Amino acid sequence: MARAATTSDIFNAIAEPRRRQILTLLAPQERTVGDIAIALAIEQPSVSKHLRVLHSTGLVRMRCQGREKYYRTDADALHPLHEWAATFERYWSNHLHRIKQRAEAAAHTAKRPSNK
Amino acid sequence: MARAATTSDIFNAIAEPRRRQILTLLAPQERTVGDIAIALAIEQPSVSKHLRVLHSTGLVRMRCQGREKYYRTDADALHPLHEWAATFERYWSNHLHRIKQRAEAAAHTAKRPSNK
DNA sequence: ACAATACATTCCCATATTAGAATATGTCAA
DNA sequence: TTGACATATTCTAATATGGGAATGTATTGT
Repeated sequence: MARAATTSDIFNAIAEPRRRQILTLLAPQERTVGDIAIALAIEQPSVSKHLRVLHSTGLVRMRCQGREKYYRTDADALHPLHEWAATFERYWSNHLHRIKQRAEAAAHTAKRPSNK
Repeated sequence: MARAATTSDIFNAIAEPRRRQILTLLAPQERTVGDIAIALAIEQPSVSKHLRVLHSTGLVRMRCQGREKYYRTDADALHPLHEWAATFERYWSNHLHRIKQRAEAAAHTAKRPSNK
């Protein structure tokens, strides 16, 4: 069996550096395909192909206006990725995070002191 | 050109569902290869191959003990992924996150009131 | 209608992949 | 030493890929 299709899930979709660039570029504002190609110095057909993958996984949205198409990142679609990564936060060695974690645990305990 | 090598970066490494499973399994505790194979119902050679990718990207660490090898997730290696995903937090539509964001911005402003 | 513009798609190709089977390597135990 | 056990590697086959070039399609302007 080969690798899973990029269109199957966001983890595969963001495995490609170009696509991560595109997502970053399209997060704050929508852009046309041509704009993206110029901004990232990628051939237009290549941009279209990456956008296809991103669109099929719901990572970008598209709006037609005449012969131009405006794409924009749908950041909500990255939520699952963020959550998956967050499940490992508790195992980070970084002290600040461990402190934050303890503080949150303490706050949680304080809220239900008799919950043995 | 084909897709980038899985060994090149963590984004490619975690694109494979099996490897995400392994990372999740090995986050709280180390396990031997055989344990992993049984726990996830994967053939042993397959586990070894996935571990090779994970190890080469620094996502797991290995400890030899006799003929057994204990692997464990190195959660710190997932930090870059978490950070990348976090850059999109400000674009989430979720209200709770937006509120938190505004609160943090306000706190930041309060700390330096004259910093025009 | 026709040319120009903006995107999308198709074809080809070199390459990286995953699973499975078989095999190799290394370590322990009798 | 020899066999059993734990893991790693090699080989094969099927498949998905991304870039480049060429082409298709839709929309605009004259």
